[in-house]
Amino acid sequence: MYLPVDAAAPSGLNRAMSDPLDTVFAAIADPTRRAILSMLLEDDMAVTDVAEPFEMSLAAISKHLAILTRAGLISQERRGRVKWCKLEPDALRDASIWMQSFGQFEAVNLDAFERFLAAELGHDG
Amino acid sequence: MYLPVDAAAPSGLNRAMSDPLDTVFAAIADPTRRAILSMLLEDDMAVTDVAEPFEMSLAAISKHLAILTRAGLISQERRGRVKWCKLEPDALRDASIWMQSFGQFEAVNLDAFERFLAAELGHDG
DNA sequence: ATGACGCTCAACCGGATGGTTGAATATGGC
DNA sequence: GCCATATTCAACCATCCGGTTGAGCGTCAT
Repeated sequence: MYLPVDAAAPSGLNRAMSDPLDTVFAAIADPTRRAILSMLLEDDMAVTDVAEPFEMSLAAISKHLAILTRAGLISQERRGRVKWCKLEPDALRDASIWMQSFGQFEAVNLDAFERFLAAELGHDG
Repeated sequence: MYLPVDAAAPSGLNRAMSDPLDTVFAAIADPTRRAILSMLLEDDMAVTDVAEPFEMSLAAISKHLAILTRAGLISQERRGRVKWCKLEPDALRDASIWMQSFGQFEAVNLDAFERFLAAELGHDG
């Protein structure tokens, strides 16, 4: 129930099987992509606008966005010639839960956090 | 402050700067390493015992353990000729906090969130 | 229709990653 | 001292990753 799933079968069966956790954690392991997620926290953005503050090519940012999309962390909707990027925070939830399973640190547990959010937002987002 | 740090400076300054979050997330992006962490959740283990259920060489596992150690996720204490591996769950805490800052966010009062975190983390053991 | 804009594709590059093998370096037991 | 055990080191390999550049493609404006 609370145990990380692939712990039960380290038998190489899950090799190259691409657990969603793989892609999510790999996606947020890159500082550029974390920065992008932070930007999208504030607002949906077009690809060009996402790329603007970075000192790398548009193509590079486009690749980063593709990786984030594949991980389910953002979604991209094309409107006209502009592609809008939107944060999809739900994708982090499973990863977060996995981490919580190690949660002796129990510093921020989901229950407390959600109570906090409920109090803050007045709804259960 | 409380928000993902590199969000403020996506200016390429943090390139090759090796944010701890980079190493932690990269470490747990690998299913083998996640499985190892799960195993260590139950008990401290010697390197050979960690390697036993996997279908890969001892040297490979040794490398994985080195990566987990560098990320601070485990510690290794040599006793005699045996090196014992111990889970260090605290290393996941910052990563967890970073993730939760995204998880649910819509329009949370960040100041309140910071106070919440301060209160929660204040009593760390 | 032409051209600027927004974005992706394709090819390429250097460096990291994840694995292998075989040798090397302790340490412990007899 | 000698051998087995526990672990790492070193070299090597294939593949992936993050970046570049330049061309290509769809879309909007004139």
